[in-house]
Amino acid sequence: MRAEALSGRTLGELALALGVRLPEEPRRAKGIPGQLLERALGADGGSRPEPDFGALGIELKTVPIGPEGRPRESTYVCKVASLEIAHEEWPSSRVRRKLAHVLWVPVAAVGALAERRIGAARLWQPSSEEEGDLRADWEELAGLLGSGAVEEITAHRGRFLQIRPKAADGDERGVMPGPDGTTVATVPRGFYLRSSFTERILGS
Amino acid sequence: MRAEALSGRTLGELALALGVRLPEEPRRAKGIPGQLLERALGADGGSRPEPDFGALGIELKTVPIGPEGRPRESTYVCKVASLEIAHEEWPSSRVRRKLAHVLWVPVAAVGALAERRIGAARLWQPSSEEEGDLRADWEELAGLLGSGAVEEITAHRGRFLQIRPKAADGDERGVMPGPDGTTVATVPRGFYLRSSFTERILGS
DNA sequence: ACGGATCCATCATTGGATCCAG
DNA sequence: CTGGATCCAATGATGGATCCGT
Repeated sequence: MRAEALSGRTLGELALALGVRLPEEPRRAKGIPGQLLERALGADGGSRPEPDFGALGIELKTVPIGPEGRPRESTYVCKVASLEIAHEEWPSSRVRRKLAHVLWVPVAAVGALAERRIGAARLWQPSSEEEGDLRADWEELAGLLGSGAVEEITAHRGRFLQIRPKAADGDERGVMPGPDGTTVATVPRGFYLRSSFTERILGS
Repeated sequence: MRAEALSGRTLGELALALGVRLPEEPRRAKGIPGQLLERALGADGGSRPEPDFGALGIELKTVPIGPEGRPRESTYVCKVASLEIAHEEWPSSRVRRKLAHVLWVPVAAVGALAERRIGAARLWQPSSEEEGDLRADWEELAGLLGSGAVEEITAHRGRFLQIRPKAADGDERGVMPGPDGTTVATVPRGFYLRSSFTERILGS
C-alpha cells in the first residue's frame, strides 16, 4: 500500500520530503534512488544482511526503466561468498533467499534525477518456471566456483543470472577458491540478474 | 629526532599547524592527543593493525602525565582476541609484538587541552626484567581465558598488565570462549598496562 | 584510586546500484 | 549493447585513549 501511494511521485519530491540533497552528476547518484525508496517506504535501512522489510521477509529493489519501457540495467543480488560457495546448495543459497520475496519498484530512467517518476510497484515471488531458470544458472556458476574456476567466469555465462565484479574499482582484491584447493586473490564479484529477467517479471 | 623537535610544544600549536579543531569538552577528546602526535610525527595513521611506523616496526604511545610527574592513566595495548587466545604463546602473542618497540611520548595532563605541553619522548624496548614481568601477568591471564574463565577476570588481576573492557559501552557484546568449550557473549575486552609500569619506563 | 564505562576519528565493509568504453 | 569498472551512504570494526562513580 505504501509503495502504491508513491506511484507517480518524482524522486525530487521524495528527496524534498526526506530532506535529502540530490547530487548534480548522475554518476555520483548511483545508489540514491534505491535509498530514497527505502526511506520513503520505511525499510529497516542500513547495511545489515537482513531483508529490507525484516519482519515481512521482503527485499526492495528499484529498477531503472528506459523510454521503451524496459529495464535499462541489470539488478545486483548479492556477493559471491568465497568460503560458502563450495558447500552451498540452491535451496539454502544466498541468491535464492534474497530473491524469495521481492518488492520491485520501477523508476523511469529518463531526464534529470529529480524529474524521474516512480512507477507501479509489484510484489513478487518466483514462479516454478522462474525459479527453475535461476537455479539452472546458479548451479552452473556455483559448480565453476566450487571447482576453483573463478578466473574463467565472465559475465557472458548464465542466461538470467550472471556474475560480474562488485567492488569500488578493479584493483580491489578478495580471496576466492582457486584450482586444486588453493586460493586466489581476485576482484570481488556479485550475482546479478540480467535485465531480460526483470523485464519478464515486470512485464507480466 | 622528529619527536624531540616536538618537545615543549603545546597540543594547541600542533592542532593549529595541522588544521584540526580541538573539542571543547575533555571527555569528547579522549583519543585526540594521540592522533595529533601520530600526524605530527608522520605515522602511517588509520586503523590498520600494523605498527604506527610500519617500516621501523615502532609503536607510538602518548601518556598523560599528572602534576606530580606520574602517568595519570593506564595504557591500552590491544584487544583480547577471542579465537586466538587459547592457542597463543607469549613469544608470538599480540601483547608482546605490540610492545616490542615503543616510542613513548609524555603529555602534561594539566589544564585546558590546547595548553597541554608535549614532553621528552623515549624510544623503548623492554628489558629482560620488564618482559619477564609482562610475561608472568600475560600467562596468568591467558591461562584463565583459555580455560573459559573470562567472566571471572576483573581488572584486579595482573601486577603490570591487566584486562579491562574495551568497547563503546557496557552493552556491546563479543564472543569469548566459555567453560567446557562453549562460547559466551560478553563485553569485548583489551589488555592494558597499569600506570605503575609506564611510570617505571618513563622514570628510568 | 582505579575498575568498569565510555568517547572520537578513520578505515573497512556492506548494501544501494549505474556508468561507460570498446 | 553490455561486461567490466566504478560511485555513494551508512554501518561496523579498529585504533586512539580518558572519564568518572564508588
